[in-house]
Amino acid sequence: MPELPEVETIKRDLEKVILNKKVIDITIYKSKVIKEPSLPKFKQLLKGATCIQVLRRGKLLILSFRREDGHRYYLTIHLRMTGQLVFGKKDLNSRLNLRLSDGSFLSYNDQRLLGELRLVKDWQGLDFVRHMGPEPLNKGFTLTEFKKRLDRKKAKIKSLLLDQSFIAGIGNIYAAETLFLSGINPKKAAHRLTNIETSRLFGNIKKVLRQAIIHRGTSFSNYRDGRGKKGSYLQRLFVYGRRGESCFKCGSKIKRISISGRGTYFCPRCQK
DNA sequence: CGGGGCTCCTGTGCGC
DNA sequence: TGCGCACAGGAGCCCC
Repeated sequence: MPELPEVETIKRDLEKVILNKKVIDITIYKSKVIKEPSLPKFKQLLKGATCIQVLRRGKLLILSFRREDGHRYYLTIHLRMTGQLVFGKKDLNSRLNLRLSDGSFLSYNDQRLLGELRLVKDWQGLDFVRHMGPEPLNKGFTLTEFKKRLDRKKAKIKSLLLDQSFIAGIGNIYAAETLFLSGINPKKAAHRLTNIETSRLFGNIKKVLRQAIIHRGTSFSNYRDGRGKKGSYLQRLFVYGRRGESCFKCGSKIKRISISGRGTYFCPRCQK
């Protein structure tokens, strides 16, 4: 479900409302979502801890907690396809509820139960994080570096954009949109991209992600922000989910093919 | 190295 | 109406 813009929106929403609040009580309805540590340990470590920071790396959301004994723990949340993290009232559909010191609740919802929560001392040491590629909106993500890494890859460009170890935070929607805006066929081998295509793609990745953050993300089905509301970038999609409909630029029919097992939408005329 | 298929889950929408 | 199938913002694994 959520890609970088959606997770960033949730991060910004939450840091306005949960900082300096203490976890009073934890109710777990589906223990499956907690990957580590064990249930009792998870509750014991989190209870009484104060949230002091909200972070994001790629699609991973990280809540930093300080315990009364001074120890720092990080609650990492990967929402996968249908995870939601909503602040407010108690949510009866949730998989986990945190009751906070002001009487409010932070609810983790997840229809498909594919999400993963961890409470760890070192979130940067998690394998998934250690192998993660650059943050596309950081200064360190440069065209030179991007091109150099693309040139080494023979994989289809669409597969590569979805590969979190190549670049962090892009998912199925924004991969489709950035390729459309750059006029690149999703099946094209990465190392065959021309200099022009590479620089267009580089620019569009930044542009699309920034715009999507401004519009608070894309709610195609399940995604909700930190307040439980939908994002509005859906209205700005050019190709994702538009199979059989007309291309907004040339009028051709949008096609859907499968790449890396994921639905891939593109305009056969605009993306050669 | 790259890619296809399958898995973890629940839910929705479609064609017959 | 009911059933079966395809598909869904993700990602790890095995196998070729």
